Amino acid sequence: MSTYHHGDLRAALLKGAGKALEKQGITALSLRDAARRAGVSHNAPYRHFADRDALLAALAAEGFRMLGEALRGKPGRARGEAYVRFALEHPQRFRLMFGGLLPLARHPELREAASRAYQGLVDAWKDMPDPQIAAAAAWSLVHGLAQLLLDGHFASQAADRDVFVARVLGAVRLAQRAA
Amino acid sequence: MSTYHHGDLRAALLKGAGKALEKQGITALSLRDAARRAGVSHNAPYRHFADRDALLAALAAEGFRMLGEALRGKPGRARGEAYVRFALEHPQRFRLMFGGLLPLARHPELREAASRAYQGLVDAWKDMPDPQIAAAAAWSLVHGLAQLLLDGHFASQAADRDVFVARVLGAVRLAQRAA
DNA sequence: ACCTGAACACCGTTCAAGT
DNA sequence: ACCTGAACACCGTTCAAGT
Repeated sequence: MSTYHHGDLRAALLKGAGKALEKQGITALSLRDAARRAGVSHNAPYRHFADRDALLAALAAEGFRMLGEALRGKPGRARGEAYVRFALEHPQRFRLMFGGLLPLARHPELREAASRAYQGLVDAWKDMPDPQIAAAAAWSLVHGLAQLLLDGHFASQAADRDVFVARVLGAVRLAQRAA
Repeated sequence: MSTYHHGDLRAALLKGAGKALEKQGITALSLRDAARRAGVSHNAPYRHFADRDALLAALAAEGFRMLGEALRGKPGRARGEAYVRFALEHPQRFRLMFGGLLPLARHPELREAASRAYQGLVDAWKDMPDPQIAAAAAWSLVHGLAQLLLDGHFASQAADRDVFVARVLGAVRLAQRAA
């Protein structure tokens, strides 16, 4: 037993990889680096993750749980602002979650975590005549805003980000009845 | 002169890389592969691109020009639908453009192409009291919708994608005056 | 079960050399 | 100027072997 470095190598790998992710970005995130951070051979991670994608998917699923947590209980526009804040506070995690490197179809754990986070959004619109559509519109708006802010497309206009976000979200009304 | 394979190696590299991009995705896109497709040594591309990122940036800039072209002249909601269609027709190109692998700050050519595409959107809202905010909201909405559709987050609801897109876009109204 | 080192086929990038 | 082959330091992944 003393030859085993970790009681929970899987958790140690995720922690190290999470650090590497935010510091260096997705591209620089390697299995070998995660193994190094955990103090094991470059091959040990394969006991816990089938391949590099499986590690990325686990990190992304963590991200969806973090996002769901950040949104929980927030009403109306505050929820949208919390969504944007999450993206800006965890830029690389957000990109990993939505960068399309991990097709949901191939990662059931990820699909599960994502739809759980999304469910909170749907519930908030359940009194509308068309809650699915309203929720999709609301999610699209805040997601697009977060992504474009992150990429710097609104840099020139967003001297004060919080004000800019509030104004954009405030400019939109969801119709009572879809066209 | 006969030892030179191409009158325009740069164009040949971009073309080959564009093909590899849509077929294999961003991760699989390598300078060495692009060189192979163009029939030159793995080192020749460095005469035209400083590094791999420069090639990616050139492909992304091409993408922004394609997007601007796809939106040109489209009125109102048709523009939003064209935006979503572009993303679905060129998924990997779209991800490259917005995946954050290429910070606009580090790639002026890219920033230029992007803001040119965005300008068309701003112009469409110039009669609103707050055109910058309205344009940002409209872009956020269609961008988020495109991205989430691409990722498969609306898969269960989007049996008929065109109808779904029309309903989501139709559910939103831009207020005459920002809050 | 869990971990290891060696090996294979890939990368991006640099360098010295050829025309 | 443009292109080449050799070399270096990285990868992901597989394999046979150790405890």
